[in-house]
Amino acid sequence: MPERKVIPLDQIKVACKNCSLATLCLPIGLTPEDVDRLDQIVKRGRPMHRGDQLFATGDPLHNLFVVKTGSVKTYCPSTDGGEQVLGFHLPGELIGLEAIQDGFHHCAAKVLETSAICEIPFDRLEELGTRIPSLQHQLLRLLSKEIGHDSGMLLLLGKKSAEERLAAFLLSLSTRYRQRGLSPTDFFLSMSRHEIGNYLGLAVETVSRLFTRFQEEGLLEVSRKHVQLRDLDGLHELLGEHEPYLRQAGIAMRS
Amino acid sequence: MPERKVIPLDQIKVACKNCSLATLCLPIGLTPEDVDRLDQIVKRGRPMHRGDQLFATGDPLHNLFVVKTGSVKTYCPSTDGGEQVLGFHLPGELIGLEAIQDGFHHCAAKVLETSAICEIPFDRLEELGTRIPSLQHQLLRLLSKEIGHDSGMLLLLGKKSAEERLAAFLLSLSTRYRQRGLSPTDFFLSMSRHEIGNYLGLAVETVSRLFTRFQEEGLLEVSRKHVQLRDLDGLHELLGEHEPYLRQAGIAMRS
DNA sequence: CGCAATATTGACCACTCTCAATGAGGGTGG
DNA sequence: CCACCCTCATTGAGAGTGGTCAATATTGCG
Repeated sequence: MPERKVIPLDQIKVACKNCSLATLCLPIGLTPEDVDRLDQIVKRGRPMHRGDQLFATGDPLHNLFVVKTGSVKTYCPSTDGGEQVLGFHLPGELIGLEAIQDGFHHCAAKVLETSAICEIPFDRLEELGTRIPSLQHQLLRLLSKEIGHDSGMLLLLGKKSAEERLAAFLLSLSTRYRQRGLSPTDFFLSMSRHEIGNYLGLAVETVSRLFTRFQEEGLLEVSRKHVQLRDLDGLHELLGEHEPYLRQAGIAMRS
Repeated sequence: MPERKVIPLDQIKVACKNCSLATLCLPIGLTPEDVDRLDQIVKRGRPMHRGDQLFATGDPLHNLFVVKTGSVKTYCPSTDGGEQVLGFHLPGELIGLEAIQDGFHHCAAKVLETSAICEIPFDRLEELGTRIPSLQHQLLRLLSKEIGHDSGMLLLLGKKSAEERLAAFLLSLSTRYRQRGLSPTDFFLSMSRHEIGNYLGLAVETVSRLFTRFQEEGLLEVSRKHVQLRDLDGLHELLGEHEPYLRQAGIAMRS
């Protein structure tokens, strides 16, 4: 691999003018020209509102999406009006990777609150990747990370109790908010109880009861969508012996 | 992208001397030289036996693995001796993609029966990818497919009853065997009931009871590890309204 | 202000887990 | 070759987690 003049890691954040680029560049070294080329293909999205759809099941893959602000859920709708929530996506996270396999989206994506979304034309990104090996590598890494995360979720749904699932979910949000410089203990849930339960394989009522119980136990305080985590260690303890695995899967990272 | 002389799809199977190459080449067009270069980096593995480990949690990523014959399970061990089975891998399937994210394996892989396994040094594969765009694309597709499959499993574990899970599991095996030219209705389970239950988030006893019930209902005949599916349509009906989604996720494809 | 959607809480019940015992194979060594 | 053991599979009985159904807040929005 040829030696290239690279931007030091701590300057990339500055060089990248938006979080789409940060997501793609952060762990790699890119030349200023490369960053510029990448910057050129990213489309800054207009603001979107609760319920707006990024893509539907079966749509051809045109863009990958990066959440700039706000939040997005991906889900797979079923014929009877039900759905399976596949994930919640916070600022900096990349959406649409599941569509690369055959060029069509296999799930749908909806904005949960007023959000800013960036679009990255996948064909141009891939073409750029052929010319920038480290970008290509980073793309593979992002896909691989998604696989690792999914494995953690499989563990959660396959082996964990309702209590453990909700604790893991809250800790996951906490970690991701912290990574983005937001409060890891005080945030608003942009998704409904129903969506949380759907995501975690639980009934709405169970989620609601658990919130109440967690509050009674002093683990957190919750009022509708506003959550304040009071005892992160206590929540971690609920995860049990699989906690290290969930941690590395990005589902419950400790500070 | 420069125009290249490519091998027609129906000849690739011939050009590819083993199934590792088939997995990587099948959907793409490669020049004879490219196939040859790819062929050169693949290491044909010696036969392995039940219990042999391909890699353990935390091992650095050196090779991706392709099952040539036999079967492999990937799982994440927990500190207390338990484990979560993440997947079963049949001939032609690629293993180790979860390690690309940071160069370390996040799960372990064990051979379930006497198997032949090919190894592909990942760094050389990736380097080859920088020179063969269509190979790079195929790599991305394989990762993406894995993500799609995991989504299907999340749906299965999050929303489905024990009955639906086992039906989906059996149909998944059926489909994959058929794709490899083996009988889709008559095969041997290389994994134990315990491993099946672990994978599906069920207790061993539940799996056993379901096998018995399916047999009583005429859906299949089972004797220890030998399974004969008698009513594929009946099994499909058990999946319910999410069946189309599971199908595209490669979890239960209809013939 | 009032309707609709969302959340909470309670009572009941069912699916599946756990515990326990039995049975069937498969391998090893006498 | 058989006896033994150990693992795996099957089957039954009881218990518990979490789902379902239903009623009642609470909130948001037109």
